Amino acid sequence: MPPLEGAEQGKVITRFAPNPDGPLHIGNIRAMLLSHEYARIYQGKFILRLEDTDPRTKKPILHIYNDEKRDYEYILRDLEWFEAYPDEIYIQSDRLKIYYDVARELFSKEALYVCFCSKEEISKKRVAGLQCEHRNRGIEENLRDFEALIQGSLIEQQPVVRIKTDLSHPDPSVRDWIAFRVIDPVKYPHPRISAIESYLGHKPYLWPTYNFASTIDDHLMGITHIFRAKEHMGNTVKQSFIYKAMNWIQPFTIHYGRIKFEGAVLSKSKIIDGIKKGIYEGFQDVDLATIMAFRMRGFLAKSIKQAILEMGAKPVEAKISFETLHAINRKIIDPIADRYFFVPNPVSVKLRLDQRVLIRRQLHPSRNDFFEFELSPKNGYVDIFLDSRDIQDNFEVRLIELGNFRITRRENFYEGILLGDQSLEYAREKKLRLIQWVSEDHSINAVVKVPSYIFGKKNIYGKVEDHVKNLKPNTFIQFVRNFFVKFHGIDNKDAIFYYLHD
RNA sequence: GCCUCGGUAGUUUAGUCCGGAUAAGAAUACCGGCCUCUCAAGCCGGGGAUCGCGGGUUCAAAUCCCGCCCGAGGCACCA
Repeated sequence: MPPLEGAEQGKVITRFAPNPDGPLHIGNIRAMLLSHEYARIYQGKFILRLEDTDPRTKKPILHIYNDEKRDYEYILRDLEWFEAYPDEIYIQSDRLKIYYDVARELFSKEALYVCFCSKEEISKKRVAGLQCEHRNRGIEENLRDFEALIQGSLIEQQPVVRIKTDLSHPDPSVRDWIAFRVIDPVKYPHPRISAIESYLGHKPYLWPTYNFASTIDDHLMGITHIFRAKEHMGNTVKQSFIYKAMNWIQPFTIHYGRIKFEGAVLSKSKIIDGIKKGIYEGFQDVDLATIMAFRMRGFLAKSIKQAILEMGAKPVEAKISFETLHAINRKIIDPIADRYFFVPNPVSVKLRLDQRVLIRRQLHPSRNDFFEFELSPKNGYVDIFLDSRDIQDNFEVRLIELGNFRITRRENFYEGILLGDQSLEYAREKKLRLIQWVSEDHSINAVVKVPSYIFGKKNIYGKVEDHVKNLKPNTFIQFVRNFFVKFHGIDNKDAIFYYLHD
């Protein structure tokens, strides 16, 4: 991690400020990881701030898990998964009075005004760089209207509170941007409305915009360094007008580019829509780029952290490298993941055997752990499954830890016959393919949930050795020659797995 | 259209502010070898970047200046 500009040991305060209108995803986790990491490096403070000031267009989601004890706990759980424990937690909807107070001060400095212009009117004026008649009203008049707005009067006129900036600023959106707007609490009730009402003494009508609330909080919370995506660059300019008016020092701001994600869905509206339509199983669906989904699939938090932190913080778009993420995760998982045989596209094959065979399967190539089971022929045959892609007609093959066979197509089945030489050396010499297999008696159905952008389908079906029934849920294993998976559990006698990576 | 930011191996990235220290370091991917009852991992070795293009300043430029090209973002009563 490169050093932080203007950072002093013990004095760095960073914040992660998501909108709790959905669970965290791989995109916003970057700000979180950078903020947390730098706070720890400099032994400073890391603050979590929930920015829920728009019940109209960004309706907050209060809970996702059904055992949450506090509001927006699902966000905190995502942070805790990364071991990013916040030193302080704030919710902006608890702080309306604070924003009102700062606003009163700004009114008295003649930096704010209540504006009754319609959207159309103001946009015309803005483009022309003209001011409206409300801009130069007196302090008392403005304050009187402001108090009325807080109480919910005057709202039918749809007024807003604007901050005086530079009417000739090249970016028109900077010109007298909106600090507060009225949101109808009946039409758009905030999910925390009762908590808000109880400290406010009435329903909330007047809500600060992001730029206002965020700036006030950044200052009041003593934030020294802000990490934000580069789409916020314009906001840094807008916010500078509050710092100037209040005579506050603006924190150092580091802008980074958006993370581009091939395949996985990141858009909150698409996610919520997809869940409603049943396209996704929930926020943890494997097709989504939510942290919940990554966790479900079995990625380790430290792998994601490393991959993202290695990208640095340049203000350009960065494609997250799946290759790198997989490689990092694989290095951690590989030594602990036991190997099991998994046969997708299973085709039944009858092995001609005249006596029982004890099979000893090594669980991991670098460890001497085994499990054993016995193959007992019935009517001279043992039924096994092979991957249809491994089967040709009339060919020799080494079935791993079983023996060398010649497989031949019969009228309505495949038959496997033991070769004279059963040695591994023979298989190596003849360059036989070493393939995995499962026996009918010692296997169960397996379902692997896999993101649809990997194989083009969401579920892979096959047969897996029934020894997996002994595994604890959330155990990492490798399907030999296929890919790594996370064992999720047994559902109705079928083993459920989540695809991780190859 | 206007404004802002970026462009270093296939990919991600260090170095750019304060020009020179091995004529560019790392990770991942790729190629070869060893090992292995996985075409993985591990170990050993290897190739790969005229630092977007053109010009200028300088004894010396990825680093400074100018022009161009390409990419991304912003231009909300969203965060």
